[in-house]
Amino acid sequence: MNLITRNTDYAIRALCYIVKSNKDIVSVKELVEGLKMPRPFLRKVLQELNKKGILRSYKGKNGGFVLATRPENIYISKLIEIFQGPIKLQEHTFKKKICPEIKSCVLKKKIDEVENYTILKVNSLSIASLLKTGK
Amino acid sequence: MNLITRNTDYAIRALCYIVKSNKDIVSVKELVEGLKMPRPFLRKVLQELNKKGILRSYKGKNGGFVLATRPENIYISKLIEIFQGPIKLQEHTFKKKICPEIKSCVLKKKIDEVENYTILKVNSLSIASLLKTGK
DNA sequence: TGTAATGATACTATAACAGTATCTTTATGT
DNA sequence: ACATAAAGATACTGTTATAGTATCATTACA
Ligand code: FES
Ligand code: FES
Repeated sequence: MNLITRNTDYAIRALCYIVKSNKDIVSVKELVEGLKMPRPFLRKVLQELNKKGILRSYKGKNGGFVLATRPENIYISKLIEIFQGPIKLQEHTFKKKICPEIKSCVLKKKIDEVENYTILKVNSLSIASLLKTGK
Repeated sequence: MNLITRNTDYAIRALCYIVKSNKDIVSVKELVEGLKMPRPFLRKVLQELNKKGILRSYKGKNGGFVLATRPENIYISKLIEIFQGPIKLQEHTFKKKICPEIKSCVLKKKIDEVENYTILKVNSLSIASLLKTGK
């Protein structure tokens, strides 16, 4: 099981790269060279970040991407939500009720606790905080 | 994302059923009727539990399954391990190192914390403890 | 107006998960 | 003995999420 899928991971690393680069604008070309990712996949990821207002894109020659949100305000939780949807660790709440006593079920409660803990953790992490300790 | 997959879930509920039934031996037929699960899938699950020493099976007419381990000693963590392998929430440790600074990476550390918390939770739950509060 | 960039979108590949189908083996009741 | 009802073993199929590719349209600069 993977808490963070490939596209979210690429997003995180691309954003970190853009911040660290200290450039006015960063193109996909540069990102691919710097981060060794498959170009078309990364492009899709960046386009999504643009749509969601995390990045701002510029088309045409010398185009590329610029941060549209300050690194302190880009939370990992937000990125996960964009690429993977809301964090949830169990399905049986809305799928067919496979558990006989869904309200009192201890197992469900425990998993809810894990879920809350997970959300807490990813909420406490921003792109900025990743870079701070990374250097 | 699902912390507990269908086969693990079926295993949990089948084991609970067997304990609650208070019978000498329980057949797949009865389990299917009581729990409304697809018979061939449940059979596969039970066979696995037999192989792993959680259940003991009896072949032939009037055959079926019996608990081979006391409910207090059947941990959810064990069942997860049997059907889903060891609990891990990130892959990038052994897959190609996509993170530039894997040792100092804050993200990895946080996910490790979530992982440990998760393991703690499922280690604290046994079939017996599920039934205690379930009644 | 050519070119180098992104936007949009449809397609393909892979793997994990979920479930089925079929045949073999074993024990039991008659 | 033997029909029958159980589990064992194993191979196959369907479905979904993830990962990645391919193509064409649009835009802006020089
Ligand atoms: S709510 Fe699903 S097992 Fe209890
Ligand atoms: S170790 Fe994978 S993102 Fe840091």
